[in-house]
Amino acid sequence: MTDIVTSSTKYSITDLCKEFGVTTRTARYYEDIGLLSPSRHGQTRVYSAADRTRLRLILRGKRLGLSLEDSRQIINMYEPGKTNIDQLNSLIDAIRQQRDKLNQQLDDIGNLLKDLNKAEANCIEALKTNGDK
Amino acid sequence: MTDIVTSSTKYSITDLCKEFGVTTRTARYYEDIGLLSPSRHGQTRVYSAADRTRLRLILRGKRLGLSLEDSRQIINMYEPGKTNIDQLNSLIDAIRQQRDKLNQQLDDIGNLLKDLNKAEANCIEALKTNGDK
DNA sequence: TCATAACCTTACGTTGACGTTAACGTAATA
DNA sequence: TATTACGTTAACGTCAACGTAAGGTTATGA
Repeated sequence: MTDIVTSSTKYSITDLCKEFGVTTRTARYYEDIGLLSPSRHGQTRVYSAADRTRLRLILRGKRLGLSLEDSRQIINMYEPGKTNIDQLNSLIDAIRQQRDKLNQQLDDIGNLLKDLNKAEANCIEALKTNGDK
Repeated sequence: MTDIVTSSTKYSITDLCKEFGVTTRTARYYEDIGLLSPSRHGQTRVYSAADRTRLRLILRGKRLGLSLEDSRQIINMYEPGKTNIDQLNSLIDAIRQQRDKLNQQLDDIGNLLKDLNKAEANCIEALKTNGDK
């Protein structure tokens, strides 16, 4: 894409998707449900650095097992736009809930890693015991 | 359940499910796809301590965003039953892949926690600035 | 100029992980 | 004895998160 006028790092849909290893269908779907809103040059989508960041956050969420709605919430936490006091308080609640969940995950991961270490040790042991067969 | 003969901690389906906060439908579904295989007393399912453990592992997996198939794999890692050397090696590979994924998750969680801290700080700041409205 | 690549929209299909309903059996209890 | 509680199978429904055509437009390099 020869970029003539405004070159503040724009991405085509395929470039962006290749970078993150997702299909264009995925990017369009995220747009459908309002998770991304790239600008347009005519009909074709033009993704900004901010769009790229949002996608990165969404995919990070997916790696953690979050739903797209979860990710939407979390992303919205970054810009407390409408500064109503009640909303701020419930936002803080939501943030703390997320943090609790993440701490639970940390715990789970620790345990699962332990289990995997044991399993691996068992395997290696079994390999030693099998010069035969 | 009056347990007469063999009392090595058995569970009814509702007891087990209540303990873990899932529906009976879930337990039956896990059986359908071969993730659980409780014994039977007549027609009714009887869950052992081992079944309970498997369920616990499955749910831990879910908290980490694993699919049921992922959990199946991981659980199978705990008993390298058929001790073929090739199988053992590919099992070790799988274990290491899982570990890589978990380390990625650790990283992601760390970053997300940082983000949440910032977001919370912003909120609290915004609350201070709003004695008005 | 012309084919091919890259973009688009629309819309139906699929998969995983259950929810839900129907229709029924069994066992204790008032 | 009748109701209540708990168990069963079978089968259709649902929701999220895309996959997968089909058919059409635009951009670009040979």
